Amino acid sequence: MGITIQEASRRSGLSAHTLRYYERIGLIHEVERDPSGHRAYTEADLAWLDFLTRLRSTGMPIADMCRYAELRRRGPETTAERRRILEAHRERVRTRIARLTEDLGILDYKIDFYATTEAR
Amino acid sequence: MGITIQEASRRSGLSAHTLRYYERIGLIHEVERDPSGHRAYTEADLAWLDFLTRLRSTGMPIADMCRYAELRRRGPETTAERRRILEAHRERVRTRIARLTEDLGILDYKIDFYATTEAR
DNA sequence: GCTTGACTTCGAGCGCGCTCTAAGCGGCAA
DNA sequence: TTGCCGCTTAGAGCGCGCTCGAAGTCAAGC
Repeated sequence: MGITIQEASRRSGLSAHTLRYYERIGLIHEVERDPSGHRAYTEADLAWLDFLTRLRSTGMPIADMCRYAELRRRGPETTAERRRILEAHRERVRTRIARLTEDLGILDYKIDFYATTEAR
Repeated sequence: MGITIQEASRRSGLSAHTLRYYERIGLIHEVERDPSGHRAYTEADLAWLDFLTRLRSTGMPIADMCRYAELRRRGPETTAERRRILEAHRERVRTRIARLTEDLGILDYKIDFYATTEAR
């Protein structure tokens, strides 16, 4: 028996609404149904959802994720392109981390300044 | 003589529209005007805008930035509270970087996997 | 004097990523 | 049987952060 949408929601951290939305826009294939028409997720679905949430949390736009998902559905002959997409994305994430780290330094500086100002 | 909005835009990386918007919502005080009513920014304004863009790029919501800006206008007796806001924000940024770094590892793993799959 | 162009205000509009609603169905417990 | 709950669909609505548009003013150049 499959995993209910509530359980999938709990384990993925995505709301049931969002899970249906992701399916509607093709981020995830059409999920299996139980006899009464309710969605029945598999462990593989959850693994894919987990990967999707990582792409999202690293700032990949939904449209790009859709493109990636579409390539994945097309099968193994698209692995090179998928790899290129991930490589480009990785580069953006690295840039992002670098920028955040720099800004963190500014925050440290500012906080120190306040601390010493207060101490005076 | 002051800095025009176009020049402020170029130097801050924010559009002229966004500069006016930031002023409208109180992120920046009412900017000085030249005799014909055009905005004339100062170097201090630009420094503040630069700090604002760092708060934004590190993910602080506009509403929180407004609160911070308001405290700043209220003067030196609000430094302790401003420091606390920045400290809390710094913590979120650190968490953010940690999460991004973790996700970067997943990307590396996935890319390696594609690379070895293609090589076979 | 007239055009041009950059500025002004302020409200409307937009793109993204959800998030919710309305209306309906299926299954179970009392 | 009735009530209830959670699921279903498709489309509408929302919050955020801009972004744009319309209508008007002003200064400079021809």
